[in-house]
Amino acid sequence: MQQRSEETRTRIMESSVKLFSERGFNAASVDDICAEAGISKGAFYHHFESKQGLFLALLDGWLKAIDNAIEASKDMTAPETFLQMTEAFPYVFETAGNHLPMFMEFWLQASRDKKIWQASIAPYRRYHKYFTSLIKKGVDEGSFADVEPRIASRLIISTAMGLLLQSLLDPEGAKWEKVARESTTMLLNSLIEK
Amino acid sequence: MQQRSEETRTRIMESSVKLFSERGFNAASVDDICAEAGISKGAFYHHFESKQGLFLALLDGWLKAIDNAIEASKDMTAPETFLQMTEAFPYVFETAGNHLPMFMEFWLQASRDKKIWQASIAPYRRYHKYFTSLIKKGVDEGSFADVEPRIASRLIISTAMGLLLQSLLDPEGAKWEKVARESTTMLLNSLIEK
DNA sequence: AAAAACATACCGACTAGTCGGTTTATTCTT
DNA sequence: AAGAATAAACCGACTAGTCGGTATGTTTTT
Repeated sequence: MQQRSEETRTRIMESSVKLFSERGFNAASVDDICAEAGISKGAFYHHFESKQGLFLALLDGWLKAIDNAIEASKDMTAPETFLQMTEAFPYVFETAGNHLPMFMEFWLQASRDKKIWQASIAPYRRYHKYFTSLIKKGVDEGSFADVEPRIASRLIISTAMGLLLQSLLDPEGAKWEKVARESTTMLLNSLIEK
Repeated sequence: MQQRSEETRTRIMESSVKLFSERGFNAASVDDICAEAGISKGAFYHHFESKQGLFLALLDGWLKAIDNAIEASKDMTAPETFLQMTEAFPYVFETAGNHLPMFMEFWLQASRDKKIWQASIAPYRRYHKYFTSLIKKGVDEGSFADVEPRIASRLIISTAMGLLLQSLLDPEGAKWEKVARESTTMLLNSLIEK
């Protein structure tokens, strides 16, 4: 049966997500991950060729999840899509918030490691394109003011990233959900045609 | 003579900034830093109690530089201050850009290490307060629309951080200076009273 | 029985930090 | 001013431990 094999693989991935989030990519050792997963090092290296390979596998899963979410919002109008995103904030701040340190470490690796960079830059550019076309759609629909879509796209991504980052550094410093919601409102106000 | 002592200390700090930026805090070993600075390990630990202590010393210097910049813009009006910031973009993207990976790693350390967190959270909150009062001043002056200063402050900081981050991940992906300038314009447009 | 899945023991490279001792500069004594 | 005493700065071999990864042996599945 390959039931067990799959379960082992899953447990390695789940344990690594937990430990990467808690301690970071470097600080979470392979031994730690194995212990957390309750498996041996042999099993680990049977399923993944390296620690970095494991991370790349994790990344792949997250990207697919995002792609699915994007796919699901394909038929909405531009403002509807943004509104839906706003509603996802609580979930994002809870879930992504915990994983953010891991993403940041990954980000750093990406800026220095060719292999990881290539694995992350392509989807990043894809998302930028997606936002750009979303805004362009909004402009064409007449629901958005005549802004430069590529710039506005960067601005929106920046805001999201920056808010997440601030919430990571100072979780108790503000009601981040509320800040995110109102920031989005401000941003949309500057976007929406009046 | 304490001439030599001071020079040694300076060289350790400069070398560490270089290596922390290039390789990251963890990957840049104390041995590496010593080699780069052309000094011995003994000298290193004579000047700094630990690798983390060195980092804290670096942080201290940066914060003082920022405080000075803030102090220097004390007598300007709110829009003037923002305008001045916009003009500083090329410098920021060039200088801070090189050091950004290091700042990010620092950020990560801060989110996990109590000592570093305490050293960074206070100034961070101070800067947030500064921006908040700056915007409040703008609102009171009548040059800004009636926005919530605390929210707008977070929004502005978010944008700056997010843009810097994106430029780090994808340096060739856009003319970041231009994006930053136009994003600021968009942001200010949503801020300025019409 | 063959192959896949897993466990255990091990390796070499590397790390932050220490410590006994040396060099260099300053102060005190004569 | 010369030399002795002291202090600060510095050196680099060394410790004790960690890490990613591998080699080899055992169990489970097909």
